[in-house]
Formats: sequence, C-alpha cells, structure tokens
Amino acid sequence: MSEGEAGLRARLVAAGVDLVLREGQSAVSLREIARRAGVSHGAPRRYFPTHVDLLSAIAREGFADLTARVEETLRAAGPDPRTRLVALARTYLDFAAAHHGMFELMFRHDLLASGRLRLRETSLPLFTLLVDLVAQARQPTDAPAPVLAGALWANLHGIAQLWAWGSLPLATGVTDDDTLLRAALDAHLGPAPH
Amino acid sequence: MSEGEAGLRARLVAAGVDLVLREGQSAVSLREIARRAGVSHGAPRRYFPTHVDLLSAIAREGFADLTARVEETLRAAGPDPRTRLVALARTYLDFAAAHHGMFELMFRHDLLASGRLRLRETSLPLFTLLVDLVAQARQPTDAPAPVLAGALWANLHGIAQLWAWGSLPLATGVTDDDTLLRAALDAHLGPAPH
DNA sequence: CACCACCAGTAGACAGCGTCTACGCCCGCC
DNA sequence: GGCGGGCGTAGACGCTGTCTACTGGTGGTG
Repeated sequence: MSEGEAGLRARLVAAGVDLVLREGQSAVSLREIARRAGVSHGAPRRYFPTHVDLLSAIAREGFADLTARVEETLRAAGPDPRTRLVALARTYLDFAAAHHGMFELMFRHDLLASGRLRLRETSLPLFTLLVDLVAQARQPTDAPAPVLAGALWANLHGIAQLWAWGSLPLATGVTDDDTLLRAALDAHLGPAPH
Repeated sequence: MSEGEAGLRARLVAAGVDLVLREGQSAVSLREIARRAGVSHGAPRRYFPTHVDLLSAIAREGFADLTARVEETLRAAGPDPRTRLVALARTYLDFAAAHHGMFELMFRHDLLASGRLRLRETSLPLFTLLVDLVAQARQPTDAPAPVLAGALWANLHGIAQLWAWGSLPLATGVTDDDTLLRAALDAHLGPAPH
C-alpha cells in the first residue's frame, strides 16, 4: 500500500536498469537484483522464469530509453534531414558511451537468441526513424533507403562499439568520435552541403 | 616425452580455442577447459592467474587466425587495391559469421579492460593492413587514410555484428550481407569502378 | 650416493551464481 | 468463518572462479 508498492515485476526491472547503468553488465546477477529490490533470490522467478528473461526486460527498457532520447533530440532539431541525421547519430553514440553497460546488454547475443527481446517492438521503431530520415537525405543515385540506412546504422554501431573498445582511437589517432561520425555520414550521404 | 606433450600452457589455449569455436562463448569456463586438457581445475592457474588471462590468450589466438586468413586472402587477390579491399572485407565478415563465438570473445569488453589482450600486437597489425589498402584506394578529396580506414573498419564491424544479431536482415529486407558490404565500400571509397 | 629444494599439478574448501522444489503466509471470496 | 490460491521465502543442488595446503617426481649439490 505504501508509495514504494509498484509491483515486484516493475521493481525488479527498475533495480536491474539501475544496476546495469551504475555498475555495468557483470553486476546484473539475478540474486543481486533481487537483493536490491528487497526480496529473496527466488522471488523473481514468478515473473521471469529465467535470468535471461529478466535481462531481456531490462534491455527492452534500454531500447525504449534510447528511442525516447532520439525522438526528443529530433524534436529539438531543425527540419533539415541532414541535420536531423547528425542529431540522431550523435544521440546514438552518446548513449553508447554514457551507458556502456546497458548498450552491451542490449546487443547481447544470448538475449537475442532467447527471443525475449522482441526486435520488432524495440529496435525496429528506432531503425524506422533512421530509414525515414535517410529517405529524405539520400541522393537519387544512392542505394535504396533501407539498404543505405542499414549500412549507415552498422557504421554508427561499429563506431560506438569500437570506440568504447578503445582500439579505434588507438589505431586512427583521432581523439573524438565526432570526426568518425562526420566521416561516416559524409561517406554514406555524400559530402555535407554545409 | 610423448607426442601429446606440448606444454600445458599451449594445450589449454588450444582446448579453449577448440571449445569456443565448437560450443560458443558460454562453454569456455575455466574448469571445462581444464577438463578437456585432461588436468585438474587448479592446473591452469600456474600459467593463467585468472580466467580472463586464459580467455585473453584464446582471443589473441583468434586475432592471429583472422590476421592470417586476411593475409592469405590478400595473397590470392590481384593487385587492384579496391579488389583487395573487397577481399579483406569479405574475409572479415566470413570470419565473424563462421566463428561467431570466437568473434564475440575477441571483442569482449572485460577482456579488453584486463589489458591482457595487447591490442598493439593483435588488432593493430590487421588495422595497418586496412590503412595501407585504403591509402591506395582513396580519392585525394577523401578524409585522411587512418580516419577513412577507421570509419570503414567500424562499418565492417557493425555489419558483422548486426548481421549476426539478426536485426539488420530483418530491418533492411536484404538477405545477404554482400549487399551491405558493397554499399559500405561504395560509400567510403566512391562508387566501384567495376 | 644421499639429500634437498623446487616446481608442476592435485585436491579440497569457499563464496557466489542460476535453477528447482517444498513450504508458509495472507488476502479475498463463497 | 473457513478455504483456496497466488506471492514470496528458504533451502538444496550442481556449477563456477579463486585460494591454499599438499604431494610426487626431477635435477643439482654436498
């Protein structure tokens, strides 16, 4: 009845999100989440049959968060498609850098394999946003929008991943990912009009 | 003295490589590796103080393997830089697809953080190969070769990752990664002369 | 030739993990 | 007023990585 009574299911997910943001992927054990939610280690099982089920719910929260941030950014960006694409890309990279544990969790292969991630409801909306923008910004001679958007997304994702990994700054000698972001956008959409 | 006596250190790494290739990342527990190598679970500790030390050694083997495959491919490819780049990229994607467990292990963030991966000796040689080819293939107006190569590598890596992840085919509608590979190369190096 | 020091590998303990199962408690309904 | 059912507890199991005490064999030295 107290204000903290938000339903154990939601509390577990919230505790998990908090944990992965704060301590990283390795901290998100089932038992630690239960501890933080103030219940016994067996309690989560009623709502999440398996550890990966709980992790998937946490990762879905991550996708929702990222999508919300991107939409927020786009709301503030001007009408120019290219500018909007830069904003989207910047948000993606910032998210990956700021919430690296969550970002890792979101793209964990075993979660995907479990099928509980529901790509259609999580990552697809985000991708659709990208496809729309690409469709507006692309040149007539470019590849079809979905292919172009797919290649661009992969580029973004790779930058986020390898940048966090540290070998990209080491190898390229550049010290900020914005250089690579611009290079990627210029490459896929032609040089910036600017 | 028998032929099987290759030194426990090497046998452990070999068993780990075999295991990760065959069963995937989750199978590479310290104790399972020890079991496969025919020693007790405490034995690895003499050569690898920690589990991540052993995993790092396995991952380094993966980088060496990938590098060797790329060099082999390049040896067979013609002199045209663009053709050679396609060959390199294809090898990278094939490796990621065929040895997904190893590929994941190689880019695990906790291994990187342990410092035992030694990027300079493993991934840098590979990247240098790429930079050299890019330097030959790039247009004068393009970004500097290291930046261009970095962006291209990220693109490749992202394709490998997201393709294996499954959302790229789902989202783009394309059914083979070659389409995306070509799109990426065309984007970064200009349309193929063909 | 005897001894000893050393080193590789063994074996057991420990805490933590995910999963499973048997058990109580409490609330709402008949 | 009693009963049923869902929610959470608690303990067990086998597995994990790490730590520590130990043993057996081997090479060098007196």
